[in-house]
Amino acid sequence: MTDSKTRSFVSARMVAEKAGVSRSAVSRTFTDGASVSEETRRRVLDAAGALGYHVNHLARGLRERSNIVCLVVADMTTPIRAGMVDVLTRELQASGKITMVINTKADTESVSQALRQTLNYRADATVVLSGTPPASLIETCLANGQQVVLINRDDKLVGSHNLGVDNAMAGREAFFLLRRAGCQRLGLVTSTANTASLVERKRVFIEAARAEGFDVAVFEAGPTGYASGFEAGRRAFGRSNAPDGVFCVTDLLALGFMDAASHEFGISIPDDLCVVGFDDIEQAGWESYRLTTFTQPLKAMADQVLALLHDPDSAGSGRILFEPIPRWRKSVRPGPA
Amino acid sequence: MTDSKTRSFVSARMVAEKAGVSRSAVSRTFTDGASVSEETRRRVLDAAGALGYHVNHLARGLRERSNIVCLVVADMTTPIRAGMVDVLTRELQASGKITMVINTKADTESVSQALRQTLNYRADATVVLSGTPPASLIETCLANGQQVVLINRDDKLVGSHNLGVDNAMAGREAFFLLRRAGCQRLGLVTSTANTASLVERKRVFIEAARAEGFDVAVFEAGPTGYASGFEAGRRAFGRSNAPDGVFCVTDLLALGFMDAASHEFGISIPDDLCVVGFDDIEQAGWESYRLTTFTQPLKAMADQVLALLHDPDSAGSGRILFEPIPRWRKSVRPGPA
DNA sequence: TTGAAAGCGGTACCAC
DNA sequence: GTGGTACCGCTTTCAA
Repeated sequence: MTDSKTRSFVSARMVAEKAGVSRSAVSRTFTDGASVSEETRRRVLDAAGALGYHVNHLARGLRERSNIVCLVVADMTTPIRAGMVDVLTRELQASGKITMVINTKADTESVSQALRQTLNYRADATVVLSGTPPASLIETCLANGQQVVLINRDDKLVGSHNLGVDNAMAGREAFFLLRRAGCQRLGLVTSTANTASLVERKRVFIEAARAEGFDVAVFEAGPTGYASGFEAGRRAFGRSNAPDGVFCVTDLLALGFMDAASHEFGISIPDDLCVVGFDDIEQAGWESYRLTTFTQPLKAMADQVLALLHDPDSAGSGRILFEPIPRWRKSVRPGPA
Repeated sequence: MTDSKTRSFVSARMVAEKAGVSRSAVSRTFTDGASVSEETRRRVLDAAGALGYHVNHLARGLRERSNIVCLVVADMTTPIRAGMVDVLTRELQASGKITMVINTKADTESVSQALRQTLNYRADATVVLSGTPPASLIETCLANGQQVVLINRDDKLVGSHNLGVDNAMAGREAFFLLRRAGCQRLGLVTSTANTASLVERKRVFIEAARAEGFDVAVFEAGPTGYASGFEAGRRAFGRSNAPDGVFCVTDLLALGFMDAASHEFGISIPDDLCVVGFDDIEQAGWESYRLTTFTQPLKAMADQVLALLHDPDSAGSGRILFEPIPRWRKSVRPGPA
């Protein structure tokens, strides 16, 4: 319907002109709770429709909050990350915010750059899913009145909101499951990316095992992912004294490990090998794996983020911990072989 | 270092005051190619650093282009979608743009709302990965000087840039592979979501088969995904005259179908059943599947999007087609059984 | 090189 | 209920 190539965004002034009213009237028409007569409103709406007018949220954000929330994330294709980004964007969207995604590497420099972008765009809040920003930058964000939410990150940063999953619980429970299954030679599969979460799961699992006199063989074959799990499996079974029960600190590692075990070595799961994962990504439920794992309560975490954004003081200081939900499937025996 | 709770973003005016210069000087310091003396520049930079100043891109976007690009996407957790969002955000980021992700359902109403958001935030461009926006809205975006890029969408929309993968080629090649493997009872697995891409792959595959006198059994068990593929497998093998060669229009469908075939019916792939997928998601390469499929050249497509944003006229009108790359693995026999 | 001033597109406050 | 006006933070003339 729009006739010519306008080449540029239509503004309230143009609408006002076309409708024969003032710019104020146009503005009022588009802000709830303003007083406009039915007649004026209709004329404005007509003109706006004809011109294809849309309120400029950038300009609006100049005075008040921008309603922009930044998500800083690395390794977006990882199912668990994709899942987090998915819930968060959906919930933010639903509560009237718009999401900027900054896809970055996890190193400090990249994350710092991302945080600075966040500041440039006057985001109301920044949610960090990957990497660990330097404390000084978080400080700057805070000083600028921006909220910072760290998810599953190191918990030593002050001022920021900090949510995470109870990794210790998972480590302990994983050991319990393997022990109940009668596993004797325990293994732990992790990656060379020593993030706080991964380290914690590993530490607690090993401690729990030691406490009951079990030794744990550790396999670290590369970055977090299927390939590293597969390689770990090759290492584990390509030698004597192979494990018969392993806790993989991530589902992706677990899936790779299982594939190496069954396809390369013909090991049968859970008869000859029990495997516990963590994350409960969609693939863990696939028929070829049926992995027993722990679900990260993504929805609950996203809800908490939203609550925090809505009322920053709603949670006290300190880390907000979420219980991972044990997801029993078929990769662990219910009792000794 | 910032002492008190500023509660609000620091502006150029504050920096100017602290540095004892004009606001103009501050602005110039942060725009390349402006003329500032070394001395002034240093003082501004010092003040800015101390205050934690960051240029407000929202305000900047008021005069010139916003540098914002919107990605409209549904089903973000799907590996292929996550992959697309991943490349696009990374490349956009690298070329100095910032990405807004609008995670929406694929129905027209939701997509329309997303496009309106896009307009509200004065995005320079909108990239649509899911759903099909109404032509009138695209028209509005265009009239507002915004570029619209549709990826793997219906190609009947005018004005917008349109990129997609050559679905016909995949359908034809899939038939060729199955035929060469000596398959006699062909099947096609698709979903109930009849998107243009899926329909095209199906149509061409069936036509190619018919042309050589083969009938094709079609299985549609639900939305695009693993579960529907699995269910399709149950239907295919829970009856007489089961297929011995199938083209699944999506890897996720293929993986589900394969799992049903092997775990529920003990069918061996590729000896008793050959399977061809499409997308080449990471999981297709996993040891449990080793699926022969077609790779979507995501990187090349993203590059093209970037080129388009940089110079809208670089491509003529009409759809830009990308060749899917055949990815030979183990789910199809090289010759008759 | 520098500062003053105008304008980008809104919203809020002011009289009328 | 309405229009005029000031201001949000920035970039960009324009003089000096």
